[in-house]
Amino acid sequence: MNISDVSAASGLPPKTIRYYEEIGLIRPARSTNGYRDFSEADGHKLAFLGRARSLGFSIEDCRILLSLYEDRSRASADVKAVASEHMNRINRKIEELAAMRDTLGDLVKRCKGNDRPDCPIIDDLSGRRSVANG
Amino acid sequence: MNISDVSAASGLPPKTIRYYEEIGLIRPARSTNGYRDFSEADGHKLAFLGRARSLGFSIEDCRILLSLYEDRSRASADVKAVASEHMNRINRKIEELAAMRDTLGDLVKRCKGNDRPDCPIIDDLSGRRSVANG
DNA sequence: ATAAAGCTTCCAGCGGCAGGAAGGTCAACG
DNA sequence: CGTTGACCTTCCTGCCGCTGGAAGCTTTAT
Repeated sequence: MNISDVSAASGLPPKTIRYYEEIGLIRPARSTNGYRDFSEADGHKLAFLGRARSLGFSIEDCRILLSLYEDRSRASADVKAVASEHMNRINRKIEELAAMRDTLGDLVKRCKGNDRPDCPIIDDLSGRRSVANG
Repeated sequence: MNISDVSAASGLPPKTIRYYEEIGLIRPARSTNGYRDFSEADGHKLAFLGRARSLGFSIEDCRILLSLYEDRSRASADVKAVASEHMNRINRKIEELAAMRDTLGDLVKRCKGNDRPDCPIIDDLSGRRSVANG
């Protein structure tokens, strides 16, 4: 399998696949012409990586998950630990973003959005903070 | 005002303040010894930037907001447009993260987390997807 | 006089790729 | 057999928004 084949199969761009090799996530064989020669197992790993990345796992998480994927004597507790920690990070991020959204939503709602210059958004950003309707 | 003074006043690290000058967000004066000499207005701009960044606005958004902040004949509609668009991006991001969290939460819940290798998380990532309790 | 603190510039690196240049290789067509 | 064009390779740069560190100046305190 050439890179474009495994790219189509995994959904990952060739650039990404080369990058994953560069950082040691995969180690595809080489043909005599120097082309990468991907095995089925490489394809599976790449699909695994694509899925893990789409769930927001970092590359370092992926490295761990991939090693657990390949370790037939793994403990599911180890997998669960990585996933749980990642989920906690996501939840923290969501809360952070939700707080921003709430503040922004309040400011946007209070801004008349007309051709006049007075604006609660600018007031807030410049430190002249006020409460809603205050 | 030296950089450490305005840093303490605005809460932004000196490195960040230098960076903001480098990309043209602020233009502090210079003393004869080459040190940056920050005015009150510079301090206000930096506080403004810090607050805008903490609400998740991109640097380019900040550039626009700063120009609106300084434009006394601005239309609040222009401010509102920037803020609304940013809020929409945040909401999309939240939905994206919430989808990840939901999937992860399901997988984590279904993983026994013991010393055995069988693991719904690994199964999902490797393409052997199954529905909850399936 | 000296040491410490604070300032300056410049360069490198983070994560996770993407874009592009320069060049080798391969399959198809005439 | 030559040529075109698609595909492959490596290498370098850039994105965002800083952060860390080196090397060298100035100022302040002792």
